[in-house]
Amino acid sequence: MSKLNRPTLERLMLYYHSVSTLGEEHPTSISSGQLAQLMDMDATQVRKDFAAVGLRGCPRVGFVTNEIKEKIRDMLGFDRVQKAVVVGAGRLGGALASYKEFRKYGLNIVALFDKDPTKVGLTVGHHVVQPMDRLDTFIRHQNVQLGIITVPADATQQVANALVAAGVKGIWNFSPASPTLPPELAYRHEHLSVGLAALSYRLKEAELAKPQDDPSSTQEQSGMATKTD
Amino acid sequence: MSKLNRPTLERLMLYYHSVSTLGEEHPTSISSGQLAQLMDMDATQVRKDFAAVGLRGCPRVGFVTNEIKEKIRDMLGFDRVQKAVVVGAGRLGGALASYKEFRKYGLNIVALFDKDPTKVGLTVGHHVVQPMDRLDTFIRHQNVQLGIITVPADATQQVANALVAAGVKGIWNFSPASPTLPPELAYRHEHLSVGLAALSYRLKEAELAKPQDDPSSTQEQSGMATKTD
DNA sequence: TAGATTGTTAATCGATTAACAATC
DNA sequence: TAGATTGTTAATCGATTAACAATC
Repeated sequence: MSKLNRPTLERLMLYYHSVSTLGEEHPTSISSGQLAQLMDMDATQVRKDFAAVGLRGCPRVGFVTNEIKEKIRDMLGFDRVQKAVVVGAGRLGGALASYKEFRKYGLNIVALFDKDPTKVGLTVGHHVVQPMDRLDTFIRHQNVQLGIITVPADATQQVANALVAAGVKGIWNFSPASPTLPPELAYRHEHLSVGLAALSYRLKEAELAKPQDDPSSTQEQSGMATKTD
Repeated sequence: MSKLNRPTLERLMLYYHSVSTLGEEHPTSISSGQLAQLMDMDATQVRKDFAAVGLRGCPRVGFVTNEIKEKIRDMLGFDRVQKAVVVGAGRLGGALASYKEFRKYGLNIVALFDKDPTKVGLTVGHHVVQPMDRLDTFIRHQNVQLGIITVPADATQQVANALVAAGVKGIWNFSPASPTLPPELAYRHEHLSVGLAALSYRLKEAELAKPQDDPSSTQEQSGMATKTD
């Protein structure tokens, strides 16, 4: 049950997701092999990961689905609700602030801030946009743990400073800029454009692979579909 | 200049970003050591990555910044504009459709679709929301390469099917569900909640590490700040 | 019991880091 | 020239996969 590394952590999340959306054919348990097949990965990997978080299976039976969910929920702290504020009431900020999925994982977004006076007072999602000068007091009084940044690049450092000064323990950054932060802070940078780059590269590869420029728009739904992830 | 693996690809994107936002003190060139320090990574890694894409440096000088940018832009295909459509005109769909950053990387979002008749006709970002029954024709006529999915989980498979049938070559999925897809399709699933899980875990760790429950709200801006990423 | 499935050790694979001669 | 920095080979590290005895 030692410290989890990043790949393990990400896979745990995906197991949780897979097991949560399991059909009726797996009412109480699932084998590492079945789960692996479902997620297109190796069965040993599943067993390793489950062992790492202290999940025990039964020979000939597999792992109890409820135990899987419970254990991962516990390891990843989904039950301990984290309060968060979003800074930046643009489209992305609004999208995150009203994204219901996060609730399942213990993230409770309690407020939305913006420095633009024309946005302050507007209701975005279920939140009334608040001015930046309320940020510090709000975070302290409400004991907010996490700051989510969705402002443009040039305001990122300033917002990060304000969040850290107010005492957040973690920052989730959706801006393209990388602020300087104290090292002990939990930090995650969501680089949307990095994902795009990987896709672009694969699209380019695919295009170069077949340079026969066929102008017919014949639709050929070629073969086997596979479950993604 | 062989096939690039995922870590390399992601790092290339980050080099590009770093070099693009370089200050005046690096007018024409930068050494692997300087760049590595800037990004908090190993200098050998930088040289390996640059070698992998065919970038040559000069002893005592380093790498020419314009060459770095040009080469990465070329490798990742930023200059070949990809047309994309967004399906799902919710907040996230709107945010992506109007995210200007993507332009830099060759992504041109040309339309926004939604099945909700009350959304059709509205202007979101610069796009008038179109009904789903126009999707297929639009993609074929405009030769759209990429479909971006921002619909709820239960509509994901259906939307993916429609995109594939219309002939997109890649799918960028922001929905929590994982659709079944033809294996040759370029595919990327952006799991926002996976990132959240990793953050939650680190926050939980940090909290467990110091169980002294100090009620004083003393602000101690402890020590060295470090550049993130 | 027989056989499916676990838990775990060992083998492989790939990616990162160290070392250092080549070079400008 | 001297010395900083490259390019690349070798060593290390860590993660994935294979193998298989233990077990229900």
